[in-house]
Amino acid sequence: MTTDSDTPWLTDQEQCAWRTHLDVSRLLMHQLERDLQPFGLTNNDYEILVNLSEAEDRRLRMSDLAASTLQSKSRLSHQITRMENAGLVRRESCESDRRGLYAVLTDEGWDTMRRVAPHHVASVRKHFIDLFTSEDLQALRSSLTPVAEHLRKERGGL
Amino acid sequence: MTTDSDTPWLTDQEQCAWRTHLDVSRLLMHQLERDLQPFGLTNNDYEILVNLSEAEDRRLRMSDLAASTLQSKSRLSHQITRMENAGLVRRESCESDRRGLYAVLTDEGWDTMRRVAPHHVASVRKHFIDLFTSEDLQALRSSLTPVAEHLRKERGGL
DNA sequence: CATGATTAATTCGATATTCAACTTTTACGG
DNA sequence: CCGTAAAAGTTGAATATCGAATTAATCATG
Repeated sequence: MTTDSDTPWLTDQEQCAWRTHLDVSRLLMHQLERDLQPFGLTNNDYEILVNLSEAEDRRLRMSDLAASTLQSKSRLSHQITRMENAGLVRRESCESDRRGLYAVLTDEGWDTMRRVAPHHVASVRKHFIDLFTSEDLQALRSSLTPVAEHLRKERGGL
Repeated sequence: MTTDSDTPWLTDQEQCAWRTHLDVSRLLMHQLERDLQPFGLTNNDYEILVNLSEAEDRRLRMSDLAASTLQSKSRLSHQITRMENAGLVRRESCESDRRGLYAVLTDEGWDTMRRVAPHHVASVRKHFIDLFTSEDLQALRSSLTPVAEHLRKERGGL
């Protein structure tokens, strides 16, 4: 059994680190979202654009895109439908596996990406990257990497 | 004007730190959510419970609760309605300011909190805190704190 | 002490997310 | 090969979120 006195409560230090991490994540997402708003994009839209624009032939299978953006298949499907209606991507069927579909970046999607990316990078710098010394950023990266790995293992199949 | 070559793109190091931070935030929230599921609570529910249970008389004004959980008033209002239906909190009117309402933890809410908290702390430890050395955690806290401050200023009034 | 501006909170409609059910195609085991 | 299981993706209904409009009470000041 787990009694109260057994529980290894967080120390003040730990509590503070934890809450700060939470606050930063949330506030940062809100801020980035606000900075993208003038371009008519959400964070989710933008992330899809990034993934597709970095991919071979600017296209990815729905499943792969879902995996790399850490979304459910259902959510991605709706998301792509919206972006398709907005003219940013289109679906293309896959020859080698007739169950499959590609999400493909349209020319308009590509142009949007090239136009918005500099502003988004500026936003990420202003509200995150440039607020660290390069040593601190390096330390952040190296201490966070094992956490990411742990969490990826933990979830296994979505 | 902002041409492409002007843009201070992220270096590989920066890119990696940034994406790792993003992944950790998202994966961690999903994981905590999963760990709370057996108790019938969401992360949002739990955070409300924490805030109320730490507050004077286990009650907070709606506005204060919205501010401390970084939610919009609208969202909080819905959230509290749901938790009220679940019997975890109740609304009480405020004598000193008849516009205002308190969200108050019910006995059931308090019991739920005491029962769930040990498991949640364990989850936070397992998937986050205990994956750092105490020096790394300290470094994390101290480098993230200014970022949180910056972001809080930036948003000003929700 | 009236009235115009603020503040507290909710409501409503539009949009987004989740979860389970479903369709189609491919993979596997005997 | 046949049948069943697994995988890719979509759909629809239920739920959650967002932002603007709304209501009601307080503040501020001329």
